[in-house]
Amino acid sequence: MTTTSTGGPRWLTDEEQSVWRAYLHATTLMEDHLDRQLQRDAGMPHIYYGLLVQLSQAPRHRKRMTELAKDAKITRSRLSHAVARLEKNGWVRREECPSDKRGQNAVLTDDGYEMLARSAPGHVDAVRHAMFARLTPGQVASLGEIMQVIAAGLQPEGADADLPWLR
Amino acid sequence: MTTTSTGGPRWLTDEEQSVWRAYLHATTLMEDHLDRQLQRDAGMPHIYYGLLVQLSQAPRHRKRMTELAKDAKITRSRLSHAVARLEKNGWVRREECPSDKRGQNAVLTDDGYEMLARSAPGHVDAVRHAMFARLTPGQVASLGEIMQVIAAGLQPEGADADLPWLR
DNA sequence: TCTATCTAGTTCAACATTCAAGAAAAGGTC
DNA sequence: GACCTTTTCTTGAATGTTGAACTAGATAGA
Repeated sequence: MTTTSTGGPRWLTDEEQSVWRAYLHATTLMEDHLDRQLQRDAGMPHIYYGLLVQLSQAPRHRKRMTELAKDAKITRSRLSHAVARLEKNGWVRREECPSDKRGQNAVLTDDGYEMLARSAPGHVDAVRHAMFARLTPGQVASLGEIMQVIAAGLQPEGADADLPWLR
Repeated sequence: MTTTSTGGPRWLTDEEQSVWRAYLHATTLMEDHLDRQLQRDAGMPHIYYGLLVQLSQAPRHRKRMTELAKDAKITRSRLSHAVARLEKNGWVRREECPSDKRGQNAVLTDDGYEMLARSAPGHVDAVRHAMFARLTPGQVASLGEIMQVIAAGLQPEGADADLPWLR
């Protein structure tokens, strides 16, 4: 059963189906694995950890809420809840934005930074063990290109502008 | 090939970091995209849709709960809640297992099958458009191999038994 | 200025997920 | 059979996510 190029619904080829299953399978297991690793070692889910990482890399360890949400690929609503929780943990605090009274900065606290420094090595180990230690250098390069392409195609804005051959 | 950290923390190379970011980025966007597509067109999240697909492919459209959970890579608890919801929608029903009185079969109803048949073409389109339409045949093959390796490495138990070359 | 519109961020309610605890049946051993 | 362990599945509470509605401040045009 392969694709029919004319008329009715087009299905995936056998190979595509198998690749899709492997993709779902691997990404599900990976996310579960890292969520558990971080819940155990850092007391928060993977995405929350990612927020702290973003802040730690930002100038002065702070970022506007909307920008942080955009960079972390989550909604502003979800970010509001997440920051509220991280604030309760003492790892982040909110700060009013001087230039725009509507705005808030999320700021990584010293405690937050320490926590990150403590848990980063374990997390990096987990990532390397689950992914990079198992792939050849060629596969790593390949994976990078493939993920770039996929991400570009799903980007909210004007992404198709970069991919005219899909029109 | 196992990694044992010798001495201080080992970090990722610049290339690995970039690949990892692209991976997170792409997989997050993909999952969000499909979740929204299916919520809109089928009234349920991606994982629930996957459960119905599994049932549709099983003999007599039914499967033991534990087996279904294993195949879908979710906990039994999560599956219990999910099936309860799908049951409320009329797409699945539970049935006692004749051979094991502890057991339950999840059974795809006719309504469930119809719903699946209705929404499958759109979902396949979404997958193809987001992934396969953007990759070369070589990249598709590559992605398949890479995801197999990653999944195998994260498989709960004894998965490595099938993959001696990873030891 | 007055008004309409847009943007930043939060809140609420409905829903989904997790983890720990539990009930019930099956299996193993004496 | 009696006992202990394991397996199967469910439940409930705590937590996280979603989408829509909302407030307050910014912006643009007459």
